[in-house]
Order: sequence, then C-alpha cells, then structure tokens
Amino acid sequence: MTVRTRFAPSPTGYLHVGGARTALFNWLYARKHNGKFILRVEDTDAARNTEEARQAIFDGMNWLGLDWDEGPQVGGEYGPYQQSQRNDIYDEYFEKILSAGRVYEDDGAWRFRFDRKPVTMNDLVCGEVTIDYRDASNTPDMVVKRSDGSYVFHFVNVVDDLTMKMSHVIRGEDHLMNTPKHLQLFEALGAEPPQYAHIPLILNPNGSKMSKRDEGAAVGDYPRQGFLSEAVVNFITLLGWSSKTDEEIFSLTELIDRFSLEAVNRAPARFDLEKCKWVNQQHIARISTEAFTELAKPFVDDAGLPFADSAPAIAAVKEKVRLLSEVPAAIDFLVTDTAEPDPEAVEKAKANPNSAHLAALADHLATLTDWSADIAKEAIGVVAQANGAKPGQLMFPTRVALSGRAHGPDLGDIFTILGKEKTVARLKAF
RNA sequence: GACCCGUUCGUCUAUCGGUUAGGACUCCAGGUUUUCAUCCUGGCAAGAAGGGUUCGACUCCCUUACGGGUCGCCA
Repeated sequence: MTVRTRFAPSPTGYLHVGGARTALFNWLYARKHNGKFILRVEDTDAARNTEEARQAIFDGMNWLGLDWDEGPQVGGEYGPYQQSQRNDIYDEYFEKILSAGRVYEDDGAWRFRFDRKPVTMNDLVCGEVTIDYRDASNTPDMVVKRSDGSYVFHFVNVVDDLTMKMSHVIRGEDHLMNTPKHLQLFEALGAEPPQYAHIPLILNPNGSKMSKRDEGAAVGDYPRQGFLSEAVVNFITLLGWSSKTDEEIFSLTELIDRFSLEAVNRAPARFDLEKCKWVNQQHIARISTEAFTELAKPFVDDAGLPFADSAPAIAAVKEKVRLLSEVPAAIDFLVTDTAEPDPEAVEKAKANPNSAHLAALADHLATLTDWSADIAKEAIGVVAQANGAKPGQLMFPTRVALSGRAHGPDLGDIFTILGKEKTVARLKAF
C-alpha cells in the first residue's frame, strides 16, 4: 500500500504554527515512506475564505520547504484539489447514503443517521479510543448537507479522503472527537477508512490555547524576524516529538530519516520562543558563510546599509547572532561612521583606567606600514607592556572605542574591516 | 455540564517495574579565547495528590485535582 498523506487547510487566515506542524508531520511521514503528500484546500466556507489567506498558506508551505506532490498549482490524478470545485463528486456520494437510507431531512437540511453503537478507533498516537454512540443526546445525528444545498466539513472531508485515497490522516487533537463521525461515514459508504493519528496541540507559554495574534503564532512572521526555515521546522518538530536521543538539532533530511508517529507525544506542548531562537543559532552555525551572507542580505538592505561593503562584516558576526535580523545592528559600526554608540558601554570604558593608553595606541598604530589583524593585535601588546598593563586589559577599551559596543566581532576582524585610517581616527576621537 | 485526551525540572523531553530519574533551553559559577561571542566544565531545578497491585512503581489499576480538547446548517 502506498502511503498518502495530506494537509487540508481552510484559507480563512494565515498559516499558524499548529497548522504548519500538522502539515510538517504529514509531509515527514509521506517522505519517510516514499509516499505522496497532498495539499487540499478546504474552501467550502465561501464567506470566510480569502485569496490572501490561500496565498499565505502556499507561501508558508514553500518557505518551510514542504512541497506537495498533488494539489493546487501541481495538479494530480485525484483532483480537483479545492473543495469548492468538487461539488459533483459530493453530490454523487450524497446520493449513495441517501439511497442507503442513512440520511433524513430536517428543516431543509440533511442529517446523517449514526449507527447507535460504541465506535472504537485505533489511533496511531492516542491508541484505542472508544466513543459510545448509543447515547444520542451526546452524539446527535449530524447535518451533512445544509438547507442551502452545500455540504458540511465532515462529509466533504471524508469523501475527499476516500476519493483521494488517503492512507493516513495526521491531524490536530481537536479532531479526535470528529473521528467516530468520519468512521461512521466511511462505513456507510462501504469504504475502508485511513489510519488516523491525532497529534497534541501547541499551547502558549502560559498554557492557554495558541491562537491568532499570539507571539510566534504566524508562520509568515518568522522569515522577517530572521529565522531560518530549517530551524523553525526543527523546533516545531521538537514540540511533541522526540528523537529519543540526546540530539535535537536536525536538518530536514535528518528529520525525514528519524521521524516516526510512535515517537509523537500525547500531551500538548508549550511554545518557547527562547529555545526556538537557540535552535536558530545552532542552524546558523551549521550553514556556510556564503549562505549566511546571502540570507542576511535582505536585512542589511532594509537597514539601509551597503551590502557590497558589508560582506566581510556579515561573515564576522555569523557566530554572534541568533537571528538574521540582528545582523544590521551587529555590523553597522563597521560599515558606517554614524552608528549610535551604546552609552552604557562607553561609560564603562571611560571609567576603565586602561583607556588612558588608547592615545598611545593610536600613535603607535599610525606609525605602522603594514596592516593586518595580527600586526594590530601585536601592537596592542607592545603599547600595553610599555604602559605597565596586560594586553588583555587594553582589549575592552579598544573594542568600545572602535565599535561603541561592549560586545561584537573579534577585535582582529574589526581591525581588518575598519582599516588603519579609521582605526586610528576612532581611537583618537574616543 | 456531558464526553474524550493528557499530567516527569519554569519550558521541551528521555525512561517502555529495579537508574544517584538522563539530555536540552533559561539562569548562575568557573575555564578556553591576550578581547566579545562561540565553545567546554560544573551548579540550581521534576515524577500533581491519595489509594491499590507487586519483593519492588515515575512506569500497571482506581479515585481526586489540575490542564487541554469536543459537544454548530464553522472548518
């Protein structure tokens, strides 16, 4: 049997992390088992659907690197992949349950008559779960076709999963109680249901349900906040899944290799932006300097810094930032003369007695004929010794004088990028 | 309210009856880096509560508490 999984978002808002993780787990499962991953747009709620939301979902999926084998834009043999275009199919399947006597009219709408019996599902994550459908007051017959003739979610979802030949349905735990309904529909249609796996929801740091406009909720915000897509993928996979080893930094292909539904947790996980940033830093450390420079370019451009001059500076801060968005503020003093110094750092440096030797250092550096990181650093040692100080003690004042910051790139990099003239000038000015 | 699912350091998690309950983030302290960061070492910190079952329970069962989910002619 071929593994076929799907992500079935409704285009009523931006792609949020919960949906992204659902998509991701389906994608990982399909890729791991050499199956197919299908994207299906559940746009039956005409009033709430928007084209922007549709595009946001595509953009989010593309950014995360989750490509689909069948669906909008790529087609496939079980299309169309938008529910708004599948009405003939729904009519056809509705006719089946109608002629089988499983639906009855109620106020112009059509309700599906449940079999009054306990329904047991064998969930790949939650295990065996039984819901008792003998109690009709708890499980009233559901509307499958509205009085305006349109079909409701449960019906179209099942017909689509059936006709699109889904083998596994991995979805949020909020659908767990819907599953018996879907199982009954499959049974009424005489079809074999897919395997279900309900994954726990993602919660806010305070334990409340994560929803729109909560920090970190919108996938679309991550690129402009300076996250790498692989880092975000890595992090949200860790929310509810574990490799069972001490490792936790994985590339997309490593995740495919290690992913399994058995290792998915049952308890909801809270979203921790701090750890997400740390994961991002780990991924930045793993990519090449060239790749990092390219990724940082938009941020440098947006900050109005000249990218052409910035490349060496960007390379110098690769190991210093957690987010790409931190790059401009980390390099501005290297590529412009107008960067605002940090008053706290300046004050601290001025209070440092070794700052008194900076003038001597400037004079000494000015006499040098060759210029390199090593030569300049050696000069610090010479000046320090001449003034009865240790080389290390002169490093901090020099750093602040040149950068206006207490933290930053390696001093050698600063010397090299600034060059002799600017270095001497800034030391004197300080 | 009814029905489901869940509950290990503040957070993400390992543990599938016998461990000094391990790792990671955060925080703190050292070390490396003649500087900053990275990095390394160490530290703080957990089995919701109460009953069983068992020679032995974080692990299995029950109860309670707490958290989440679902109860639409939304998806």
